[in-house]
Amino acid sequence: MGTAQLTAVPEPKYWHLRTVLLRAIDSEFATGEVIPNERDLSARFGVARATLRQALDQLELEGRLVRRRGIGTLVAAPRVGVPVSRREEGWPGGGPEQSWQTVDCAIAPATEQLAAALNVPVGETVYTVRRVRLNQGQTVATESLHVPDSALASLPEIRSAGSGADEGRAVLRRLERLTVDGESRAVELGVAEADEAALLQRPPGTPVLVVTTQFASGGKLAALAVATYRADTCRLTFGETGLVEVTPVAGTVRTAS
Amino acid sequence: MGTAQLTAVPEPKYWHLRTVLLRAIDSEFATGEVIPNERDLSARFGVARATLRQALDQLELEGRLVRRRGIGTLVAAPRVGVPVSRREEGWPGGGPEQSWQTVDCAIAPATEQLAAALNVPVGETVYTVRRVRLNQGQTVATESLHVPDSALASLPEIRSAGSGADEGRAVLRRLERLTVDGESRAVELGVAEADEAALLQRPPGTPVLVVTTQFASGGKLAALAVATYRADTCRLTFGETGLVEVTPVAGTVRTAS
DNA sequence: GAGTGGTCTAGACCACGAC
DNA sequence: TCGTGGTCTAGACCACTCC
Repeated sequence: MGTAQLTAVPEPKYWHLRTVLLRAIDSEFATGEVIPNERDLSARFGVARATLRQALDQLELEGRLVRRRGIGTLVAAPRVGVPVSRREEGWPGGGPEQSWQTVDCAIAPATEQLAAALNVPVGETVYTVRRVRLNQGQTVATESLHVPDSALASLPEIRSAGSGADEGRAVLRRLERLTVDGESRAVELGVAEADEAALLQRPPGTPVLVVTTQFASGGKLAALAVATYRADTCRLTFGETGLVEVTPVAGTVRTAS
Repeated sequence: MGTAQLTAVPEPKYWHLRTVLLRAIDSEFATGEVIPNERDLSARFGVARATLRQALDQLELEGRLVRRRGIGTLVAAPRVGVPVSRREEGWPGGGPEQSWQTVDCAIAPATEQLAAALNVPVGETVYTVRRVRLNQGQTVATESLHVPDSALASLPEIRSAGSGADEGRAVLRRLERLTVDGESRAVELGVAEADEAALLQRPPGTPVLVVTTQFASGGKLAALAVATYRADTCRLTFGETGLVEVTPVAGTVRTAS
């Protein structure tokens, strides 16, 4: 990484710095490598540390850098593609690989907000199963699956051991029996609250991709899943089966032009 | 908005501030209303302006605030749901409403990156149509649609007026004749580069949701679309038809628990 | 203890919009 | 001209990791 001075340009310094640093990490550093520390870099480029950090913030948001307190700033690995489209990926008992892991389960009457979202009366019993999604040993997402009691009514009861995670697994086993007619999803940007952040092993405020899924069964809403994926490491894929299987396009095409 | 002092807590000041401000804008301000300016707020809470700005940055990332230079900071409208799932939404000539608008078109031999992404030889002619997507009068996305010449070979030629936008429309009209077998999508977080930012009427570095779509026809890749949606104002929806149509869930369910 | 990123301060000046 | 948010500075101290 050179000692280039910043030229006078109309664009903000931090944005120009970002461009220079991006070029440097693309050409001079390998994945996982530690780049020079913030005090060094700010001195080299002749800017305040805060300004340099603004540039690093951008690159971290783009998933190109990872900062670890006490360690340094590393070049991030390319984002991993996480399938979220096919029914098997979200619905219990579907996929061959065990990507979801149950954490716990809460049973509570529906609040006003939750009742409206689930289309059930306020106060109806709702099971909320908390799960985390693992991908190559990494926690990439956490999810709250809300299931109203009425959706489970027609299904045989399954005795649980009573513990939170066991209770959750019992709910999921009952759901496996349910026929899902279809699902509807939405994706938006959010930030991780304290509890989610802890599960994702990230600080609060970490940007996440919030995936809201409505599962329908028998013409009515059977469950609502709100999943938060780490935006820094994940690329959500919505693949259809039976198509050309092209190598997943990295973000490279965007910057090519 | 009160004059509450910050209590001593283990969490960072800016994060606590965010929580306090979020509660305030939820309860005391209407959509589009201007909240007190940054110098006022920082004085009220007894923090430096930079710290207050860190809290506002978070809320802006969550789409709860909009900051306008020279004007002030406004409470943002709820995100609009933008359908991206159904084929009709992305493919030319599909949808009833004219949500896409052609900007221009470039014709150039495929670079190494683009050739790899399109699965064609390096140097093959590729049409790149630039479009913007309007939603309720607002530009919500910009897209580069890359079409290799070979995908158009079997289609009748359509004479264009030669201008950039006209040339682009001619390419799109030819594509309308093409049967699309299916599509495969990926969504990830990115930031707007200078040209995209200009089309989206936002400063460079604005967070965007990057939607990469591969269109297949006749068992091979026919086109590649890279669209960037404003992350602050958009919620991408991937709906299936013929399902229960529930009111779109706002982000409220996340914060309810 | 030394080195790293994370947080916070108290200022300054600039670019933009409204008047 | 004035008030707004946007950028930038030069420091300080803290929390964490490693040796």
